[in-house]
Amino acid sequence: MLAAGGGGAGPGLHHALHEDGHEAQLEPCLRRTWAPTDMHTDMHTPAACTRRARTCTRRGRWWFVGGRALGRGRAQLGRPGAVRQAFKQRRIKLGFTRPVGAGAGHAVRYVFSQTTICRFEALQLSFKNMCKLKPLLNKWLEETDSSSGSPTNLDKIAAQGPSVRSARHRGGGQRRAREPLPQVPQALAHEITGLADSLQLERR
DNA sequence: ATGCATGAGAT
DNA sequence: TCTCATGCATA
Repeated sequence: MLAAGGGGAGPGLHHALHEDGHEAQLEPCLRRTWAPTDMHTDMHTPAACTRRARTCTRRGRWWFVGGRALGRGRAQLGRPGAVRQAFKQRRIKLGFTRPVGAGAGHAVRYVFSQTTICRFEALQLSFKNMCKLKPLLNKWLEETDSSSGSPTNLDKIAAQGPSVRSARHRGGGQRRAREPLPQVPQALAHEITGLADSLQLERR
């Protein structure tokens, strides 16, 4: 997968990958490591970026994501918002609320953390990152599809545990582990969902 | 929901 | 060394 403005290259044309595999150019100004307000400062010089690498990166994400700056890349992604919408609905339907399941619990957890899910749902990801996540979460959608998404299937997903990366993360870190989060039993989740449906309310 | 930290990969 | 994706901790 090719980066849209990734790498250490200076400003210039950046590319995005079509879903069918061929490249297309994005606007020259699309450099994710710049915040809009920095465009007229020295922020974009390598030295400045070194000093503020983290800030640049973080800010860049919001800028890129936030928006409109995504430009043609958004179109190439094929409306990530649609996937997000479907994903969110499914997650809620399955009883994985953000505050409770954090991590939506456990089904979603096998791919990404609550943080990542949250950012995905808020479309706060870079184009490249969105390219990567969208198919994965789409897959999750398929796997949890009501036709094939039996509890067995969900259990299987949950049983896979956290991603490799997150495991590595916890292993080497100096941070203390978090308290395990409470799970919503499948049966209860379904009951709640049923109630919500019968009341014609959206489950949250 | 978001600030900050960290490890991995790219350059 | 730089950039990025991602997770933990917490407001």
